[in-house]
Amino acid sequence: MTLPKNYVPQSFETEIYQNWEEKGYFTPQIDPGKAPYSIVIPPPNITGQLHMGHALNNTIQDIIIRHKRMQGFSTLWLPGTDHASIATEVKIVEQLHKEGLTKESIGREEFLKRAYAWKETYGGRIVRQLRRLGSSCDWTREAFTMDERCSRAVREVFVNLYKQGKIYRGSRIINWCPDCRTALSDAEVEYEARDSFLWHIRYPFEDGSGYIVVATTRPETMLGDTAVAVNPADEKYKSALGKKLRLPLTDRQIPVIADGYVEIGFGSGAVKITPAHDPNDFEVGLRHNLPVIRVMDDSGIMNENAYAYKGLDRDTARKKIVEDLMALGLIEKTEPYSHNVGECYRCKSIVEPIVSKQWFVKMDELAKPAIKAVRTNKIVFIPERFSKTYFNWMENIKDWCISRQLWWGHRIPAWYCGDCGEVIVEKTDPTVCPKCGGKNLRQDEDVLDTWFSSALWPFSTLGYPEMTADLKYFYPTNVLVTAYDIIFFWVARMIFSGIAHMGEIPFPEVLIHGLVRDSQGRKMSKSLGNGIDPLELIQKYGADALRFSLCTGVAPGSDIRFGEEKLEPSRNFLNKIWNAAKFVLTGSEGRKLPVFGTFRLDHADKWILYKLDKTVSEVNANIRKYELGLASAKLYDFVWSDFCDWYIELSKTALYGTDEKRKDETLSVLTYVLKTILKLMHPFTPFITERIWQEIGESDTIMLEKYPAHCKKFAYAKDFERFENVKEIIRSVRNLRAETGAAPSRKLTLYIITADQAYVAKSAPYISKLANVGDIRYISSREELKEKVSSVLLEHSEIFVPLGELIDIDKEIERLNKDLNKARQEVARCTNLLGNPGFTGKAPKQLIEKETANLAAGQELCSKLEKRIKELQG
RNA sequence: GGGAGCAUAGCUCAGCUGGGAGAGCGCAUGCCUUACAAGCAUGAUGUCACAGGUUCGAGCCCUGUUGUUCCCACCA
Repeated sequence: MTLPKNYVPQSFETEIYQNWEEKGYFTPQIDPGKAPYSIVIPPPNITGQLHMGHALNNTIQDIIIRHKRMQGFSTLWLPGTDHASIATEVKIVEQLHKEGLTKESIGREEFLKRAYAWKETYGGRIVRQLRRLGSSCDWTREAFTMDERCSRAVREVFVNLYKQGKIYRGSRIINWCPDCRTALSDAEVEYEARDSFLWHIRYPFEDGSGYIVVATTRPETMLGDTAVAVNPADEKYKSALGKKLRLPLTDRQIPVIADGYVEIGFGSGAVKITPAHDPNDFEVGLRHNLPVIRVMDDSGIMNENAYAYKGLDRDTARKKIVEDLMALGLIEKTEPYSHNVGECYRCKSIVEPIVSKQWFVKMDELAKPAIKAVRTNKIVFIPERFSKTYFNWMENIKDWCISRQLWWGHRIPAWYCGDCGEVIVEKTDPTVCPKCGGKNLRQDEDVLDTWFSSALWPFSTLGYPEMTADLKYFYPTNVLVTAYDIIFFWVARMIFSGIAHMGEIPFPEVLIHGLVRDSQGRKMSKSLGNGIDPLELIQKYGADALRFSLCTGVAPGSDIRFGEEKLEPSRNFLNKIWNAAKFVLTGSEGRKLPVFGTFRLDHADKWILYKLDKTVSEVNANIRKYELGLASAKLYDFVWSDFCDWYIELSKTALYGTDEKRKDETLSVLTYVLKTILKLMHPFTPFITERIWQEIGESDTIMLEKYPAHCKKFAYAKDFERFENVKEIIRSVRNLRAETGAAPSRKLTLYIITADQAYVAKSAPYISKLANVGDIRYISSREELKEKVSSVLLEHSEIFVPLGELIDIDKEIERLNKDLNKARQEVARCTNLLGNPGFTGKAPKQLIEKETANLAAGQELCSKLEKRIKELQG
């Protein structure tokens, strides 16, 4: 029954986790008599490796879950992974590419086989890494967005929405990634500023009467122009309206049309309209019934509508077109221009807006109740300001493009009848066309946006559409924990999905945390190479140290800068706990300790117990408000400063003494405080607390112990204050020693004047031990001392130390003068404050009393100090 | 163009409903004191970005300014 000499987390963390999992501690019982508490994990991509963002996200969730579990809730933290349609497909395609193969060459079936194999190989990686971090997930309920459970939910939701007319198929302008060769939703496009040019091109009138200048950043799209638009009120172009233009480089003629979308006075006042390749132009085209001409294929290669440029890729086409226009004298000017270009969030290639037939979710009706839920505080964001981000998006939401031209994902459950053209969307796969009876059915080739399935995560994982026991008991979940970068992708969509399909919000709280940045504040990224691997840190410092570092100094919603140097203080702290535990255990070895609470407590005991109780109540409050940074800071302070630096040192007076009964009692208090600390710390640092618990605890695991709650038992506020004065005496003797250069080993004699003499006298052993004082004498006035002394005046007492040859009068005066200055400042401050009628008239009574007392104490201190200084000078 | 965050010790950041400026790291000095040198003790360090305002009282509330980071929109 003892701990190894050194804290080596690597030697026990893995084993402890395995034991927890094997014993089933993470798996909750569905107990109607107990309150449920549930969180669904933001499912990491199967392509992913644990990065610092995951580490932060899951540390926070684990702290919350462990805290709730210890509070007695039936607690479910449901884990799982996301199939990550695009990301995974990109990886598989890369893999094929290396073998000289393509998707098409091996076919859909073979491709999916490979994808599943890939999932088997790599999908488990991140899940193992989550375990290594200590995440207390219920792995028996682990889900995968493409497993049977989730797929059933996807099918159910798709069909229901389709039947309600909320899913439709149509040709719209969508964002197209020519490299991934798929449509993307608006949320999947990232904009980045790029330097380019604005080309001003002359479009000649067909009748030879001059030209109109249009400006564009994408000259290659001009081949698909089907009009030039001007503002109807623009005098400059009044006469041009209705006339035809010759579209350069083509044999086509296009009309000049009037549309309010064009702003008078901006640029040339005329805009080329390319309905097939620009969202705004598409709208204009619809209003004016313009033809839609696509000039680019799915890979970004100019197509048969591109005249001489057919077969060129879009960049080459652009260059060539500009050259040719230049040669024709049709370029009026070329100006440098910086503008935002849309990029694919996965592969970073430039996204091309093109017209394409896709599936969409109609958003207006779905968004309304989702907005209301947050407006009426049924769902709250923490911190609150993120609800603004949410509203901003939800209130301007456009229909959601959900089809992807990929193979890895949920295949769209729509069939087309080859005979009559009927579209069939049902919950079971059709074999014949319900309209014409034909058997010539073909399923849609496309799959759904990954986020379509993640949107259902809070209920698909619990068994929806069946009303399973899990779903009944654990839905809605209690809190969603995520970084702010996926509020649009995920949080918003879960909210409207939960309301639409479950009839109930998926969670009442959304706890938003920031991103983990590097020590210079940059985003961690592969290309910068500034990422820190959490697993390396765990390897080096232990999972507990990583977890503790992640939550110290984090406030909800704000980014944290993180560097390896943050691990050391945490590791040192845990080492501190380790050693404190060793101290308590070694002391208790072979003893039978009295049950805590059955004996009279000493001054120091009451002091630490009061402080402990205060810490317990504050830590609970902080966790409840998700202020994990504050909670961990308080624990750090209490454990290190109060428990280790003071109480353990104080306890040595008894432990190294001869009173065996008192020794046992002290050890009983030590043990009690240590156990409480372990429980308090457990959600933050589960491994070390469990390891020590195995030596000191009476149960199998600390995980299921009751989390300490504030109690009225330790109402020792008065005792606490009195003992603080004793600490003050100890501190001032140490200070005196340091300042006068008295050797640490030299035992001093101490004279004390104090109003609380009985109490201080009973505390004398503590003073002797901690300040290395030999003899303590109590006097009532300075005059009783004949020798030369150094003195320190405290608020409630005055101490004197005869230092013999060490006393340097000048230094002594200087020191006292310093104190006097401070005291005078304090007196001045109080006098000022209390002399202000505004203050005395309006400030709370308590504060006035406090300041009055301060003033009196300050004045007394001043006069005493003045007297001392005079003595020394005289 | 719209919105949000941040600005406090040399560095990284706390600072709850306004009431005597804090921590960690670093620094200085002295200590291997039988839990811990991954440690102990003692100490130094701040125009709380700037300018106004509200208040008896502002790091905290309000207005403006500057710097900085981010999100959304994307008018050619």
